[in-house]
Amino acid sequence: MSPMPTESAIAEKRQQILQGAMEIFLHQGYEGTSMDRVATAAGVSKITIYKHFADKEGLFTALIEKIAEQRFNRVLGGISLEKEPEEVLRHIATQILQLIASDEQYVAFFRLIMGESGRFPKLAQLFVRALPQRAWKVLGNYFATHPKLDIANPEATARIFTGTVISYAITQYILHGEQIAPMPSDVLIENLVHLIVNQSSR
Amino acid sequence: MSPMPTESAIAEKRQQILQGAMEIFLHQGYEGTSMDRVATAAGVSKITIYKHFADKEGLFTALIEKIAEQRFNRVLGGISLEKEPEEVLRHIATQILQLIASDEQYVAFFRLIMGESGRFPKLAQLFVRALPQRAWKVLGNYFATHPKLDIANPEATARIFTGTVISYAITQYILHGEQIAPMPSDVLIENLVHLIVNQSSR
DNA sequence: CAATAGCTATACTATACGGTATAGTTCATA
DNA sequence: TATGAACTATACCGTATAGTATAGCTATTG
Repeated sequence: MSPMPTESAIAEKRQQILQGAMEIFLHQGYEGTSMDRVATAAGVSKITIYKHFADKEGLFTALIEKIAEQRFNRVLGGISLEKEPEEVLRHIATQILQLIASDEQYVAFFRLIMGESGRFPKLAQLFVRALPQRAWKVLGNYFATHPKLDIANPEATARIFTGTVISYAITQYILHGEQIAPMPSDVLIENLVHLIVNQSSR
Repeated sequence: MSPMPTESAIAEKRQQILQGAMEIFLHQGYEGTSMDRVATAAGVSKITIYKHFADKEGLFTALIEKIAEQRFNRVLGGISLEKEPEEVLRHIATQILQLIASDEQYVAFFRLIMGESGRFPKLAQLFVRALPQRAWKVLGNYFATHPKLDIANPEATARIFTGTVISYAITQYILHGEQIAPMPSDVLIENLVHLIVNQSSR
């Protein structure tokens, strides 16, 4: 009968294609990526790509979905909220910035999502749900419930915290502002944490 | 002798080309833009573009330089720092967000700069100098010198303020987060301003 | 071993690209 | 009025693109 290859074998080919696609799309953008280069990078025949994905757009969409899912787990995955608020917040901010600064693919992914957000609004929203929105929820809940904190508006404060950190990463690492507008990350973090923890209760 | 066209006539053609280039580059990206479409949009023969600009990259560079220069003057141009700090800061934040929310070209420009910052790092830095860096200086100076404010680190606080505002604009308008993660801008601004103005002096 | 799903290699189609060449047009100036 | 710089329209070159067609290879399964 049908010599069915194991399902996992099919899934592996799919992952292999996505791995090759990532190398090219991340650094060349959507329009700058050719399916031939993806095929070569993946070590796969071009026609095999079209067996697994409908077209270039389908491959791109699947790639972004995969990255958005897997990348987030590293950011808030192993965060502990046990210690003093000051230390918890400092640790989260430091963690995020170190992750971005040390991972060129992370930076490339941000560039891609922002640059293509006009033509792929759905993917941009997928990204918002996968990363910032989850961070806002975790932080907002932390701000709202921690007994030592007296935060007027936890949700807004969560946006201020993450917004400050992400904007710093954008100007310094994505837009290459490190050399022309330097500012040590720990100085920024220290001031941000102090501002939130010592918030006067109106 | 030489029937020299007025210099302004040459400059006008140049502006006409840049105007056409803007329509296409802003919405199609660098790789997605063809010189034929630019020529059509500008109402100009393709060869005329190559008389004014060396190549596609030269045209793109000139376009970004022009936009970076002219766009900034609107943001901090007519800001008055006379009233109470609370009102000044609220006004600045509101102004920035309204400008971005109401101007689709502004959003497209952000997308373009971010998306191409990997391949055009110089242009990204030009943008950093033209916009965020100027804002940091103006705000940092304001925080440092205003008698009613007691800000521990004016530069870091300036980054917190602008970072919060810009990140909000990015998630809401650039990444289409408005529908999926709503938050009224004035709620965020009110909390941000309160946090900075009522900063406890350690 | 024989059947077959999934693969590779290669060539192909139709279109589009960046950039140039050519020939002719417009129009202010001397 | 004649000169010449700057323009337009159009065709062209070489290359690259998304996607398909064809023919043959590989390895699992009954």
